[in-house]
Amino acid sequence: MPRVKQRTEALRERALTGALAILATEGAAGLTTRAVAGRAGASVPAVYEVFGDKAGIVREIFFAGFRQLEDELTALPAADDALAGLRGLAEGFRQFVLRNPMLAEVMFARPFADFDPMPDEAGAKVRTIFTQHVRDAVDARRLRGDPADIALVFRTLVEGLAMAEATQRLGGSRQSVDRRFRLGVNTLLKGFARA
Amino acid sequence: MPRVKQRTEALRERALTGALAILATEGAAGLTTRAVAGRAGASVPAVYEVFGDKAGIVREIFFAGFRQLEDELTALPAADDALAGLRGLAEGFRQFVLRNPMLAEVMFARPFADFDPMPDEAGAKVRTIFTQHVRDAVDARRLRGDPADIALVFRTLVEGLAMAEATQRLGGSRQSVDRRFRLGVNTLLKGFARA
DNA sequence: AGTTTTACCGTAACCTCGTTACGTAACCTA
DNA sequence: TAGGTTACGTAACGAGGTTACGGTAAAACT
Repeated sequence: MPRVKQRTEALRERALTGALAILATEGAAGLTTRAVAGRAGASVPAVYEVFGDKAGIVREIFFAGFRQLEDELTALPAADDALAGLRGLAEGFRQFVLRNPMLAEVMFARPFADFDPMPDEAGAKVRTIFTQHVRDAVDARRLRGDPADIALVFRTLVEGLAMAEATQRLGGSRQSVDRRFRLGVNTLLKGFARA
Repeated sequence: MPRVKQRTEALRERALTGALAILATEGAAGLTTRAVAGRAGASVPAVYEVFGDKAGIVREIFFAGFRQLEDELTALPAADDALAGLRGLAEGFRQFVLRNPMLAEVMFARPFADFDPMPDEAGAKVRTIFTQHVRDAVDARRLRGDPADIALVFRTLVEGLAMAEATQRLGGSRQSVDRRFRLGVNTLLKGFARA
């Protein structure tokens, strides 16, 4: 048998960690295959063997981002009120985007021309979390309508507002941004509220 | 005096038209400086002289897109009811995105790592259109609140829903997509409605 | 008309990055 | 210790953004 393999799952994980660090510090433009390889102490072909191609790296970043988001949203303190729970969900989503702007850009904008996550498998669990919270609110008779529809609209608004805030498009002062974010969330929930 | 200039404003316009065509047919990946030059019957340095760099091309596409969107939203038939006007605005925005998916991607996602339109000058007029419609609704006592805030939230939701629809993330059947889009718009307006 | 000047133009190159062919070397076995 | 098998990294290729540079057309002057 030949020499021992170095292009293993361990390298894959190390390279992914490095790729996330590069993305956070250098931005999408700095995320090159050579940079990922160098940071992982590996050769470029090694990175290609573990990830397939560059889109594979982006895909893993994408999945890692949704796993982290899912963890953070799951770890949110439970609210006694279903509507408060939805507001907390929105705020948790917002904080994730603000703390990980580059990662959020990869997840919710598409800075890389290749790689569309058509079968939106990555975000499925996050979507489930939103739907479950909405379902709770519907069951508690605080909201009215189809939970899947409501959750989709709610998540779309929250994502849009959070991304707008992260890219400085939501206003100037901290207070006006806060106000607008909460206004959007509260108003939509009010519209969905049971008469 | 030397020979007559060819790298003029006329070339700039011709190249921009070609760039928009390339974007619409080949997508963001096909939009290379060489392709733009070739389509305009010009050399690559000629394109650089008129646009500065590739970000300059993207920037012009960006502006052209917002001009077109502005024109379409301005040309929308006037509604007798202020709320119907806002619904029509949302539908007009939606149709623009559906008819120009690649252009919308450049305008509202960020497929190009360089070039952030930080001073969102391009979208200023579109934003004004939204704000004016909201102001009309507030003046007509159909909505309550600060028009700028309402318009920002409203546009964020409409943009998010339209982009989600364009990227097949809003559902499967035409009917469910239609239903969700209208649900989102109507519910938010309901939330903003005067008691 | 011929020459000179001027500045405009496109060819061809440079650099980075995604991607991969290929020669080299490590490890096991006999 | 020789051979075979296979993993590894160097170095190259092609595409795309960007630009140096020399050729050349047109005006101006004699």
